[in-house]
Amino acid sequence: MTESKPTTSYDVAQRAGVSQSAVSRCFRPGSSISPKTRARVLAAASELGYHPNAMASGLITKRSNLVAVMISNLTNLYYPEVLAEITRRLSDHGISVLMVALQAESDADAMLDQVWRYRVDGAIIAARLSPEQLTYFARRRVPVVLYNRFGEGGAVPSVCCDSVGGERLLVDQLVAAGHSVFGIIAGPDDSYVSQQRVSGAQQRLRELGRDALVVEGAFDYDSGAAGLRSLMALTDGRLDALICANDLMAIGAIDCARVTFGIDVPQNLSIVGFDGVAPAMWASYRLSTIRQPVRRMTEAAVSMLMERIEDPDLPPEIRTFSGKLIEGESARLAPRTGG
Amino acid sequence: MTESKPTTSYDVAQRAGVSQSAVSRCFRPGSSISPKTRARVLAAASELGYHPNAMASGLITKRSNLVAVMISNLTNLYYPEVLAEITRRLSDHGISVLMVALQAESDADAMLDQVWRYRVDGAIIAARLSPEQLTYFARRRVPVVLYNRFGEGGAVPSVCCDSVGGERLLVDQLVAAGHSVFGIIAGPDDSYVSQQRVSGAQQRLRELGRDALVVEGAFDYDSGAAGLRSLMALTDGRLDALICANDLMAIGAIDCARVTFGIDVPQNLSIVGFDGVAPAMWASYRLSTIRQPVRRMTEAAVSMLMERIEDPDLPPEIRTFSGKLIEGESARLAPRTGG
DNA sequence: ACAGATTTTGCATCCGGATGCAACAGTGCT
DNA sequence: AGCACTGTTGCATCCGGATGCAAAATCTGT
Repeated sequence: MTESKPTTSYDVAQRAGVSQSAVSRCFRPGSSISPKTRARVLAAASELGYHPNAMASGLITKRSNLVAVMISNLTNLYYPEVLAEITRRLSDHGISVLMVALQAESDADAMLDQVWRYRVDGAIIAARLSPEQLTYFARRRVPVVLYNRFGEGGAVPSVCCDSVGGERLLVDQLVAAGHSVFGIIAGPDDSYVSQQRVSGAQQRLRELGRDALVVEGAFDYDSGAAGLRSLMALTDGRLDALICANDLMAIGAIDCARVTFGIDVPQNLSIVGFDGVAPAMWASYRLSTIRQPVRRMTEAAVSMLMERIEDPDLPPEIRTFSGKLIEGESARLAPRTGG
Repeated sequence: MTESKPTTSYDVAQRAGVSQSAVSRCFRPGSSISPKTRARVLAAASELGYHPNAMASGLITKRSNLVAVMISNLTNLYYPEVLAEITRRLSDHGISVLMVALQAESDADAMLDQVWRYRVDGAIIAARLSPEQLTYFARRRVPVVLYNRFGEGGAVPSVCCDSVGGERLLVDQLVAAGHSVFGIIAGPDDSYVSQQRVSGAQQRLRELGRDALVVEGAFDYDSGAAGLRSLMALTDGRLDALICANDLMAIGAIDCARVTFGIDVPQNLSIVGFDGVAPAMWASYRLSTIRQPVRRMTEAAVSMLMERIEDPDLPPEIRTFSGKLIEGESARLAPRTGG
C-alpha cells in the first residue's frame, strides 16, 4: 500500500467534511476551532498520514521555523555536545536546525547562500564569519547569536564563556603553587577565543610579576604536542607550567611530555587546558581545566535567539558565563582555601 | 541602510526590465535564457541582494533540496566526522542538511514529524528507528540510506563497515599472537553494529577453538572501564585479550587496566577496539583497532541517496566497506607476514 | 529581403497552507 | 420569542517562484 501522492490539507478537509481553512486552523495553535471539528479533522489527518507542508506555511507566514546552526570545526570535540544541546532545545520550541558545517573560511559564502534561500528565522553561529557576512544578517534582519565569538564591536548578541576570568583562575593557582617558567600554547591567531584566553593569562601573569612564552597552535592534538616541543626548546627544558588555549592541545602536550620527553606530569610540568571536554576527564589525563557550562550557555543562546525572533529590535546583549575550575591532576595547583 | 522587505523575483524583474519568469529561469539551471538577459538579471539580483526563496521553489517543484541527517548520539566521537563529511558532500550537490539529533528513542516520532513537514528529499540515518518508522519512509517514497545500520531484512539501502570481517582480522591476530583468555565488551544489545561486531568476533574465536566471555557496555568510556572490571572479576584476573565493540570503550578499558589494576597494556593484556576515532591514535593509547573508511563510506551514502532521489525505484543496495587494521600498540598482534 | 527553424520571452496558472472578512451558529438574557 | 454577543466556519485571496504554451524575437539559408 503506497500513498503515491502526498496528502494536502484539502484531502484532509474533504475526508473530514470541512473546509481547508478548518484543517489549517487545527494545526495552528491559537486558531479558533471547535473541539468537535478539531477531533474530526485530526482523525482524518491521522488516517491519511497528513503532515502540514512547512514550505507552504513558511511561504505565507514568513516564518520558516528553521534556524541555521553554523559550526566551523565539528571535529573539535567540544562542538558536538553544543550542537546536540542546541538542536534539542530548538526543537522544544518547534524549530528545526539547518546544519551548516564550515570547513575553510572560503566556502562560507556558498554556505550562506543556502541559509538565505531557506529564509531561516535566525542563526546560532560558532564559526568565524567576516564582518560583512555578519552585517548582512543584520541588514536582512535575521537575528543572530554568536557562540563564543564576538562581533562588530559588541553589536551582535553573543553567549560566551569568560575566558579571561577562567585563565586568571588558572594562573592564580599555578603561580600560588610556585611555578616559575610559564609557557602558553595559543590557538590560531584569528580566533577570538584564543585571543581572549591568551591575553587573559598573560595579563594575570604580568599582574603577578611573571612572564610567559607564547607559541601558536591550531586547537588540535598535534599542535599541542608541537607547541610543547617548541617551548621546551625555547626554555631549554626549564618550562614548568604550560597553559593551553584548549583541552585538546593540553592533551596533546601531556602525551608529548610523557612520551617524547619522559616528563612526569604534573610533578615536573603542570599543564592546564580550557573547555572541559569529555576526554579531559579520562583517567590518563585528569586534566586541570576550566569547564564551560555548556548546558547553561546553549540554553542562553537559544533563548536569546528566540526572544530576538519574536522581537528583532531587542538590543544586542552579551551574556558571559563563568567556567568551573576542574582541579584534575595534570597540574600542581594551590591547595584549596579552606580545603 | 536596512532592506526592510525581502526582495522577490518580481523586484528583480522590475529592476532588470524583464518578466518574473525570466528571473526564475536565471536561477534555474537548464532553462532557456539569453546571455544578455541573464547578465542583466544577475546584476539586478546582486544589487538588490536577491536570493531565491527555497520554500516557494520547493513548494512548486516538490523538491526541497533538504536531506534529513539523523544521528542518535552525537557525542560518540565517531559521528561528528561523519556529519561533517556528509554535510559537505551534500552541499556539493546543492543540498542542505536538516539536522536531527536524537537523544532517546522516545522522541524519534516528534523529530520525524519535523522531517515530514519539511518534505525532505531523502534521509541519511545513523540512528535506531523502529521498523514502522522505517517503512513509513518507504510508504512516503522518501529515499533513505542507513549508515552502519541494517533495516527491514535488507530492504533498505545501507552503507556499512564490515564488522564481521574486521573482527575476524583482529581475532586472527590476537589468537596467532598466543592469547588465551578472551573477553568481549559489547555495545547496547539493541545495536546492530554491536551485534555484528560481537558475533563476528565470537564466531571467529569459535572457529579457532577459543571462547570468550561477553559483557554488555554502552559504547562509552565508562562502560569500557566497567566492562573490564567485570571481566577481570569473571576471569580471576586471567583475562589477557579484550575485544571492545568500539574505540571509546577500549580507551576506557585501557585507562582502567592501567590505573585501577596496574596492568601493563599490551604486555599483560591486549585491548582492541573498532572505529578508528581520533583519540584512539593519541600517544597514550595507540589503540589497535579497525579504522572505518569514513570518507569512502560517506561518499557512498551520499551518492546512493542522490541516485535514489533521482530514481526512487532503484532497488535497495547494501554497500559494505572493509576497515583497515591499525596495528597500534594496545595489543600484541601476530608479527606481520612478510614484515 | 523573406520563409522557415530555433531560441527567448511573457502570460497565466499552479503549488499548499494562512488569514481577514463576512456569514453563520450557539448562548444567555430580558 | 427576540436580541445582543461570543465562537466557528467557509470563501477568497495571497505568499514567491516554476513552467506549459503561444507569441515574439533572433537566426539561417537562399
